[in-house]
Parts: sequence; structure tokens; C-alpha cells
Amino acid sequence: MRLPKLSKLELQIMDALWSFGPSAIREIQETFPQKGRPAYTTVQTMVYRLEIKKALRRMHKIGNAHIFEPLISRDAAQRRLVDDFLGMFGGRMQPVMAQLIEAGNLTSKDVADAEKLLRDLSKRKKEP
Amino acid sequence: MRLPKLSKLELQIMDALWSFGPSAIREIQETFPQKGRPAYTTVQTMVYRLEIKKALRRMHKIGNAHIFEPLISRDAAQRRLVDDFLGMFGGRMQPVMAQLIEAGNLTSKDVADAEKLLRDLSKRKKEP
DNA sequence: TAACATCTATTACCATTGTAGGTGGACTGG
DNA sequence: CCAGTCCACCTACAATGGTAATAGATGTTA
Repeated sequence: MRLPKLSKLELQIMDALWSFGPSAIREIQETFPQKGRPAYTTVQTMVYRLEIKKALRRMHKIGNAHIFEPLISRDAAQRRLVDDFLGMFGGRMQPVMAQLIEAGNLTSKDVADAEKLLRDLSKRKKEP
Repeated sequence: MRLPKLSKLELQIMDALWSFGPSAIREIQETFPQKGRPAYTTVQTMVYRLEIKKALRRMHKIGNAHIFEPLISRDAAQRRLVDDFLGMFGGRMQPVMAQLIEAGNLTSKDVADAEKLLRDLSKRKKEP
């Protein structure tokens, strides 16, 4: 697996690394809201599993604590996430968009941004 | 759980019911592409689990085969799916859209449709 | 009606995810 | 130097999802 599948909790852990840079387990744990924060060893277990999946690695030590750094980019992980999500809809975009809009998750600004991005992309293709 | 979480395979099974109406297990199984089609009993197991989750129910019998009908609408299930998905992105739409577009999953027609839908929705709100 | 096909119901097993306890080693403040 | 704290490492366990075999009931047909 070049791009391992990451669960929600795994994503949140990676997010800590992406947002705050290489961190110790304690630091990762503390990025969770106090309310409902997982136990230290829970985070530890997930970090170890992410290590096996090669999503992160031990960088160095500070005191006796390991510092971990991400091996997967946020972008790559999100790409994977989007792909799986579309797979759930049989790859058909239409219902996805409709759902996003009707749920009010998509504003006209989002759509405008999307349009601009699309234009830029097609321009880039034509004039490299 | 009013809206149980459905996995990919569960979704595919529900999809058979949504698309073709109340069906027997054999019929559901046969909606899967021959290549990689799950065993009859695999589908059966998932259908039973969906029954426990109250996502579908036995309607009547034909011969000795049960006919199942959906209890959850495609729309409701998709809403749930989209919500979970957005949760993975911390609810921020922007990276989602960017990802969709850059992956080429989103065409200009999709965006145009989205625009129209947005317009219609806001009109409906103003002039009921 | 006897053989055959089909379906139901039950049971099992493995992988993944989330959860965390326990034990022992390493560091630090006094 | 030694007590307390922090951390690493190992182990465990339950829920969920995917996979399916087996056994027994029921229906179909020659």
C-alpha cells in the first residue's frame, strides 16, 4: 500500500503532526479536546500502528520520549479519502454535489472558488 | 441510531433495493458484477445485519424466499455519508472541493449544475 | 414421490479499529 | 541517591465488517 487507508482517529493523529510538526505522543494526545480525549496509551497504540503502516516514523528522542514525524502528506491522505468517499457513491459526482448543496455545506463562494480553480486548471493544460 | 452508519458493502446492498425495489437475496447478489461478486451467504449475512440495524426489513415471501425492502431512503443514507466525510475534514469544505477538482472528479458541468441548484434553492427560500 | 435445487438459519474466523491496563525502564527534582 | 513522574512496550479485549461453510427446511420437477 503506497497510500494506507487511515481511519478517523488515525487521521486526527496525523493532523496533529501536519499542523504542529514533529511531536511526542503526549503532545499529540493533548491536541484532542479535553472532553472525550483518548487515553495516552490509546494514542500511543494508534501511533505505533501508523508507524507499521509507514504513515509516520520516529525521528529522534528528547529525554526518553520519541518524536514522530509524518511520512505521508496531508494532501495525499486527503486524496485517498476523497477516492474512497466517491467509491461509496459509485463514483458518480452528481448525487454528492447535490447532497453537499442541499445540506447547506456548500456556499456560493465555494462554488465560485471551484469555478475559478477549474478555469485555471484547464488554462494550465492548454498553455503549459 | 436513527440513521445507522453503513459500510461500503452495506451501501451496495441498499443500493440494489433503492434501484430495483424490494428484492430477494439472490437478486441482490446478482446486482454485483460477476467479477468479484461476493458469495450468496456473504450477501445474506450483510442483509441480516442490515435488518438488525433496521435499514431494511422482510416484506413478504415468494416461494420460500424472503423479499426485503429498504427502511432508509437513499437520501438519508447519503446525507449521513456526507456528514461523516466532512467530519474527516474537520467540516471544512474548501480542501474537499479543491481535492475533488484537482483529482478531476469534478467537471465544469458538475459545477454548473451546482450553481443552478444553489440559485434555485435560494429562490425557493425567498419566494415560497 | 424421489432427486435436485434453493433458501434459511446458524456458526465461525480473521482483520481492523478503538480502547486501555500493567510492568518495568529512564529521567528529574530535591 | 531515591522517590515520583513520565514514557515505552506488551498484552488484551470488544465491536464491526467481510468472508463464507454447513446443516437443515422447503419448494420444484421429472
